[in-house]
Parts: sequence; structure tokens; C-alpha cells
Amino acid sequence: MTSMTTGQGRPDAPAPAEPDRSAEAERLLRIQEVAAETGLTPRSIRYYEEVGLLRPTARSVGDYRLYDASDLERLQAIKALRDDAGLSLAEIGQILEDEEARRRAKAALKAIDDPAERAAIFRERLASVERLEASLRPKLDRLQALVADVEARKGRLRDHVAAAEAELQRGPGVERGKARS
Amino acid sequence: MTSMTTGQGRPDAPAPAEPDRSAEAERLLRIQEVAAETGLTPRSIRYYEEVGLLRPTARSVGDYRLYDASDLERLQAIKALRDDAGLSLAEIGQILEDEEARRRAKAALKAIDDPAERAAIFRERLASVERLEASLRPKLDRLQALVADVEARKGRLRDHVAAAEAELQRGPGVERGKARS
DNA sequence: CATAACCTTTACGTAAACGGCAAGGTTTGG
DNA sequence: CCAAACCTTGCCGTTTACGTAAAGGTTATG
Repeated sequence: MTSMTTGQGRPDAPAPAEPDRSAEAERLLRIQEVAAETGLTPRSIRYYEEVGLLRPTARSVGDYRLYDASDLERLQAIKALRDDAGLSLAEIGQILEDEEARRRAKAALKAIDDPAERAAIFRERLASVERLEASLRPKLDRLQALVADVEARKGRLRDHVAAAEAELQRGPGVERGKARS
Repeated sequence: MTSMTTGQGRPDAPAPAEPDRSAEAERLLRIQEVAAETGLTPRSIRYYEEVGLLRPTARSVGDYRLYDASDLERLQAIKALRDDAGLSLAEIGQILEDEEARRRAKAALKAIDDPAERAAIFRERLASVERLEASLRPKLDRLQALVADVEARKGRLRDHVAAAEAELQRGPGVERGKARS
């Protein structure tokens, strides 16, 4: 679920002659099923399409949107970036484009033999994930600090609760000593 | 900067007889200075007041908003919760109220001697920070997973870059072995 | 083949979080 | 005391990310 490698690149599949064969029965889902599975609403999914975050793999004869597994992944990635990282759809769009550029570069590598060119492609891919990291890391760090702070306070309060309950057990009448916080 | 203990509770100070004395020259800032210091806009600060997130410590004769250090802290906390944790102003409001309730409970403790009552107050405070933690922890965990994922990819790409550059150094003509990316 | 359940596009509505402007009062340096 | 810089309270506008309803095709099922 953390794969984040959610390709929107299907440059001509081997033509869907007969629907569903080749082992794993590639069922296509309609928008409501996708919504149920991702926890998004159909409206949101259509909206994401509207702003260019994903196109459904296919359309039915009657123009129903049809999604495959990779679309699912992509939507889950979008949701994660939105909810967990709190990014705007615009930022998410950038990230996904970057992601695709990396995928294309990776694919292109197979056809390239010149070592210098290969090195250049690797460096570019590296720079791209570093940009991605740069967009997430600060938030992570600060959130981590925030939570650590809360944790510390929780620990102190646990101690205080324990102490207070111990005092309760020992019976009252005992004057309490200084205790901060 | 991670204190997060930003009190909006000033129950009657010893009356500001002469402005500025008592060691640390408690200067009050006007909205623009506060904006500069917090990275917020004056508009946002007024808006936060409008929705009840903070009231300035004082007003000048001419009704200018005047903020003190604790207001600064509170605004920084708001900003952290908004930007890092990605919470809505409504959620932030809840959290700050909780925070204040804890502060009041803490203050009340000093006057209470009954151990049972003290224990109860501690338990309530504990429950409160646990709610706060519950609102932050899931995001942190998932963000962490996301970043770890990105990190891993970065590591792999670093290796590939290194390998490619090594190959460059060794000179061309060498057929490259299989390498999964 | 009828019909319920689902889908389509189009379009208007909304909540959140401000941005920006107008009209007018306040502070402060010179 | 006066002008520049800053502030106030409206109040309308905007962007983002959808919600919701309308009008009308599509699919699955008995």
C-alpha cells in the first residue's frame, strides 16, 4: 500500500481481444466500486479526472468509466498524498507527473547503451525523487516533533496518574510533596 | 518552538501600572509585526480571531490590536497545526480548547487536596492529550511510511548512479549485466 | 422487455480560508 | 501640527475541493 508507483502509462497493450484471460482476470471496475474500495466519492474521482490527475483505463460502450488495478493504486496514492501529507491537488499533480517521468526514463533505459547517457538518466531520476522527498520531509520532521512533544506530556501525565493512584491506595492524610506539571 | 503550551488564559495580571518594567520589557506588537514574525498575513490573523482561535492580549487606545509573547506562541502553534499536521481551523480550535482545559485543570490542582479528586483530574488531562495524540499519530505514521518508501527508492537510485559512473570511469565497451530498478 | 440501479454531462451551490479594497480613524517622526 | 504609515471594520471576491440536483442514456435482472 506504500508502493506509490502507480503508473498512468499504458502505451498500447496487446489489444483486449477477449476480455479476461491471461491468468488473473483483469476485471474493470465502475466508478462506484472504485469509490467503495478507495474511500473516495464518485464525485471526487470525477473531479480528479477533471483536473487531470487520472484518466480511467477505459470506457464502456455506453461511456461508463472503467478502472483497472493501476487506477486503483493511483487513486490510493492521491488519497494518501492528500490526507496524510496534506498536499493540494496541484502539488499532487506535479508529483505524479514527476513519477511518470521517472517511469518513462526507466523504460527508456532498456534501449540505451551509452553509459554516459544512462548515468545522466539515473541522475535525473535521482533528482526527481529528491524533489519529492524535499516536499515531504519537512512536514514529517515537524509533525514528528509535534507528536514527540505530545508523547512526552503523555508520559509525564501517566506518572502523575500513577502517583495519585498510589497515594489513593496508601490512604489519605499524607501531605503531598512538590510535583511539577 | 515545540512547546505547544500556548495559554490564552490571563486571569487578571497585577495591573499594568507603568508600561514596561519587571525585567523583560513586555513589548506588545501590532498586527503587522506579528505577521512578520509568524509568517502569517495580517488578514489571516484577523480571520483566526474572527473564528475564535485567539484574541489579542490588548487593544490600543485607538483600538489597534496588540499582541504579547504568548499570542505569538499561540499563532505559531496554529500555524504548525495547520501546515505540518494539515488540520482544519475547526480541529485546531478543538485542540486549543482542550489545551486550555488542561491548563485550567493544572492550575486548579494547586488548590485541591483530596487525592481522589486529584487523580480524577490527572486522568482527565491524560485522556485529553491522548485524544490529541490520536488526531496526530495516524498522519505521522502514514507520512512516515510514505517518506520511508521514497527514501528507499532514493537509495536504490544512488546505487545506480554510482554504478553508472563507475562504468563510465572504467571506460566503455563493457556489456552491462542485468540490473533491476 | 420493463424497470431498477447505475451511469453520463452540465450546471449551480457551498464551506473553508483567506485576498483585496474602500472609507475612515490612529500613531509617529519631523 | 501634519503627512506617511499603519490600523479599523465592513464587505465583496476568489480559489480549492468537492456536494447536489437535473435531465437523460446504459446495464443487469427477473
